[in-house]
Amino acid sequence: MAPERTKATIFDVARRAGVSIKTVSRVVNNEPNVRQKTRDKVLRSVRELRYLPNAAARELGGKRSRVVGLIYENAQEFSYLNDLFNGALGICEPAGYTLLLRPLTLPDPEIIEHIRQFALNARVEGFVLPAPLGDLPEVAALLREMKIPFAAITPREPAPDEINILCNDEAASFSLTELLIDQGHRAIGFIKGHPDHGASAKRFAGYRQALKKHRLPYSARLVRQGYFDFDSGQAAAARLLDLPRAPTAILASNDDMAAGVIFEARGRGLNVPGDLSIAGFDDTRFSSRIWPPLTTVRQPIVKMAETAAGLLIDKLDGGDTATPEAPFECEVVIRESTASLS
Amino acid sequence: MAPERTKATIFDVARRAGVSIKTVSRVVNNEPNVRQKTRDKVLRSVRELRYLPNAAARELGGKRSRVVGLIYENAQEFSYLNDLFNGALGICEPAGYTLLLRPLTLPDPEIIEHIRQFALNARVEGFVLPAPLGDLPEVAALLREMKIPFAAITPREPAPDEINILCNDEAASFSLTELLIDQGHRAIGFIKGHPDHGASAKRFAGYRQALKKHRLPYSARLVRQGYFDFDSGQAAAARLLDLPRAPTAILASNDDMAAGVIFEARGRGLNVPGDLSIAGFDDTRFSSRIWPPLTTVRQPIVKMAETAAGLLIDKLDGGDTATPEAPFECEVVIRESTASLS
DNA sequence: TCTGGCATTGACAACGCTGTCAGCTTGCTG
DNA sequence: CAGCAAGCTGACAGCGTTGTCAATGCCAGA
Repeated sequence: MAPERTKATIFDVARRAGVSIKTVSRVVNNEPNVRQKTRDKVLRSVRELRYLPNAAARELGGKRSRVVGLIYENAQEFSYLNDLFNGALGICEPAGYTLLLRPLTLPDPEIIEHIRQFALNARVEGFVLPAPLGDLPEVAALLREMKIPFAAITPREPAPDEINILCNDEAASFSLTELLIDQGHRAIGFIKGHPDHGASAKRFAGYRQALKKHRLPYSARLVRQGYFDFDSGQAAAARLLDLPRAPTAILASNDDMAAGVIFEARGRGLNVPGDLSIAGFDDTRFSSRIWPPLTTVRQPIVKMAETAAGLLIDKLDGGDTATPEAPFECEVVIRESTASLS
Repeated sequence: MAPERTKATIFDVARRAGVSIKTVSRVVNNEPNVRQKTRDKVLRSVRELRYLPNAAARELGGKRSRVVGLIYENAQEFSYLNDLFNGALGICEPAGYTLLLRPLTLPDPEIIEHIRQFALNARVEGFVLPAPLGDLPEVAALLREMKIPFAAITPREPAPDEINILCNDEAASFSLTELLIDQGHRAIGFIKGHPDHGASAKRFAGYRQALKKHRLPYSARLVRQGYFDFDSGQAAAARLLDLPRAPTAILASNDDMAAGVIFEARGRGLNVPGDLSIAGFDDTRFSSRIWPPLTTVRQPIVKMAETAAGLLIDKLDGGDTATPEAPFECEVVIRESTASLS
């Protein structure tokens, strides 16, 4: 059958089914109080006419835009963003929601105004806030003021009354450190992540716990501050490798920094992992494509994004209060950048 | 001033300015036939009330959704997508348009249906089609049937009557090959890109032209088919390096494949660029972050996306016919993966 | 001064849905 | 079998714009 020239409206469906438009509306919106027989009649009519509710009219009449916004830091790792978007989109689309992206360049002194404009312009009903946006108190305050619910992904501390998607970074960091210890490493360098990210502190905590469990001394010498970018990783590695008793393994709080460490090591003619074991976090696209492939930790980002979007939509659809989710499990991915101390 | 509790409507603006709502509508939409004095009065009122037209009502009344769709292949390089999106968004947002993303997993036997659904659901008025989507005849046919204009970015062959954004891949490939020749290389391997991408043929053509100009023999032995992904690059490199008289330089049609070549070379204990020079295309995020940093070609993707979105919006706004744009210039970025033959 | 014609403005009906509320059916209960 | 509550359905008024078309203002030329 050729596609209809003019799109069917709710009136066409109603006429064909022999009911009122209001009944069609009820069926389409899955509202109660429609007899099963009537419902079936309407649904058949909907199918036959390929009826698609007009979103603009829906919004105008009903005050609901069905738009979910995803604001993110523009500097984020692309593969992370991609997973985030794909996960959220996979939930939003079938649910009849539109997912709108809005990059933000941090730090941004006008962040509040930017988000407010975006929310107003796009009539956003709910936000997905990946780290580090879920950690900015002014953002949370704005959204609360505008009465827009949000789902924060890996915030430093869960916002009360909002949806929080967590993952056990700490445990993963613990396992990764333990792996290096098991391989015989004793001097293990650590490069911290950006202090604005909630994950940074957790990853560092896992490292310290592992040392403690194995009764290895903690040394501040072996810990450097990084900022999640390649350059800061490289710089931190340079300082660690300049140390009199340099570490035989370096744990970077993300893959970008780990790549910087590899870069620095190679520049010094060091053999990885022969002379230096290196591990990262996040399992980004290129962590398996550099030489040597990187041992790292994979977060189930797609699933986390799906859950975030799903719970948010439940909330917007007036569902029950958000279930406190158990934290998601990270997975240690062992590749060739780490090896036993020979 | 505290933000208004209830949003101002066109009526509020009209009352305050002492005109009819229709006049406000004219001013807001920049229509002609409004006296300058009236226009000023209305604009002042708009500012004072922070009036923002309700998009849903606008669409319902006027049939215009102001939505631009960006469909892309999900497997695309993320940094490419990111540039694409940022460029297009930077134009759409100020122009009052909403930019909607839709990933597609190719090959997709139901691609037509997917795009149709997306266009219908999201009420897309115009599409931005990055490669290789602009090359699929069925997609172009569908959009023409639905009377949705589009802007194709680097299509194999420009679609007549549509907007086409081109860049001179061929010239860039020529320069890159010439660079290697100047460095003394005589046996230069080439790894072709995915045959579905228009750019692949152009990059190959540039390679051949450079050989010709410098009177170097073309040898099919030195050319392998790749598919733009890391693995195919690695596989092609393996075959080239197994050759009796192996090339001293390899040109891969994109960076992912070039990364595969580096990976393979390292695996064989070859020194890059000492034993083998390697170059790629696209200047992706990690091309400067692997060891050694990759010599490559950078496309001005952000600008290309801006131009695509800009011309598309002009067309949607009923502007004059699309100007045939001069192709954008690519830039050769010389890094450390290539060196003179010693 | 009058008239035609164009520039400017406004009244009002769509647009396609949802919310409200009233009315009609059922199925029970007493 | 009346009476009543709960279940079901429909009529109709918005929602905030734009499109249409008629009305008015204004100016040049007769």
